[in-house]
Amino acid sequence: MNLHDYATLLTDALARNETIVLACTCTIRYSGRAESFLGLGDRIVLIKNDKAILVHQPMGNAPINYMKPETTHSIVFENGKLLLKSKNTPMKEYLDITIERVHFLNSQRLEDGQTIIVAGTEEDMSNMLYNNPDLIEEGFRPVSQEEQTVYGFIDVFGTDKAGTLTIVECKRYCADLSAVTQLRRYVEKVMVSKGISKVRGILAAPKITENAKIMLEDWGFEFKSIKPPKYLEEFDKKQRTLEGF
Amino acid sequence: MNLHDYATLLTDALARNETIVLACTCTIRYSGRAESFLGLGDRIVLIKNDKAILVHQPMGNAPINYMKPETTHSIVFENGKLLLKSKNTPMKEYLDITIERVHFLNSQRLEDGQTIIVAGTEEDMSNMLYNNPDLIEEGFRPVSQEEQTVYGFIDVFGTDKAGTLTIVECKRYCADLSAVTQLRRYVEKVMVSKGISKVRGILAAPKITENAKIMLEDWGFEFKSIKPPKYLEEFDKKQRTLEGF
DNA sequence: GGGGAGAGATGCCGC
DNA sequence: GCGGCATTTCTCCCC
Repeated sequence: MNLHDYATLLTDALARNETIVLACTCTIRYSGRAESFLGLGDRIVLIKNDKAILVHQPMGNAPINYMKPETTHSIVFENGKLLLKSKNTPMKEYLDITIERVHFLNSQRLEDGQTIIVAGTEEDMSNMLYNNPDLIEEGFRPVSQEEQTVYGFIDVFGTDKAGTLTIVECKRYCADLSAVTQLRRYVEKVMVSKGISKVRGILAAPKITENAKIMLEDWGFEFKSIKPPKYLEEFDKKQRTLEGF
Repeated sequence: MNLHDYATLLTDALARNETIVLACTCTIRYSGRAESFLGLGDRIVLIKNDKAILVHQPMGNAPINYMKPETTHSIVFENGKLLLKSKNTPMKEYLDITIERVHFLNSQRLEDGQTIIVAGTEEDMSNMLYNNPDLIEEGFRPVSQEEQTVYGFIDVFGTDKAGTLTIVECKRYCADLSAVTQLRRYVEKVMVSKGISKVRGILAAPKITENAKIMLEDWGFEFKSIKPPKYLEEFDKKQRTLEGF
């Protein structure tokens, strides 16, 4: 099969909105939000039902080039090479793949209506704290979640045992400097908008970097070590325990 | 070809460190930094030379599940189904793909030693400002790039016409609230460490959000509209112009 | 569509 | 490995 035949196959597959997988030797040029060029090498090109395109090198996690869904693709045979020209006009983005050799091509209709279920997110953590406020400290009473301010959204907002307004910012990972500045922004905003001088700030995360800890304490805020809940993990443990009997 | 045959092909391909592309109907369970479950549907599974694994649904930009390079994969035939078990022990991550049907499978040795060249990054922007300080303002004299502080790295650091210390933070995209807090952090740090009360802060970006603008001005900082350079684009324009003659 | 913030963010570089 | 930070970040949600 020559490049000309592949051009026909690709054009037909695109017309039928099939999922296309192509392994080829190519060079790639991208122009849009940035500019990039990638010299000759072997890559996997994936064009999805929704016309999203991804290019993967044989190593590494992330795609080396890509374009969003709703991109238009056209196939041109030029100077003995196959040109896959992808264009996203609204975003002013262009991707040109110059294909010298096709290693394999597969296209077919794939169906998948499933949506992934994820547990252990920051939102799960925020819910857990809202429903189990003692995890923050005894006497903490949450008032609202996702409280909106001009300077941002507050994860959990409430009062402590003494009635002092308290802002809790959750991070599912190790809290860093930007987590502290985020909390600081919320606390300052609430102090100004409510006209009060005493507002507590608590950063809830599994751990915190050393510099973030220093900055947190400089600002009179507190750190509370809390892990995000992993519901599916808990579910699995129960399942396994039950299976054991 | 039945699932048993595919099991053999997959095992062999893994042993040979080939790049594997598999289209299949499957369910997926992930456990690691979080937990996830994805019900039965058609997906593309990609296992790379370096043992990174990516799972793509037929639509959407991002992989629905993935694991980093250096993951170990094993194939098990169980209850009439094919189980692809991926494990990253150091990271305590697990991915189980239960395959009910294989639509196609391809594996082969792909070679690619190329590294992508990208232009238009924040670093390019920082370099441009360092080499063309008048873009910031007349009389600005840069002293260093990537100046290190305990609270972070300063993009461009210098003095203005009046000799006042000036910190420039670059953003290649629309500057937001966190860009302002980042600049604020640097300015405060420099004021404390150098023991001076007057330090200018300039945010250089193509544009800025309305709230970020307000916060910036509240803090006495300035915004300078500057676009990141796209060298390849410029190169292309020259090429095209030359070709025109 | 803009703005704000999370993500299983990822990846890079520096210490 | 940790830390700080950019990313063609992407994606979601809300106004």
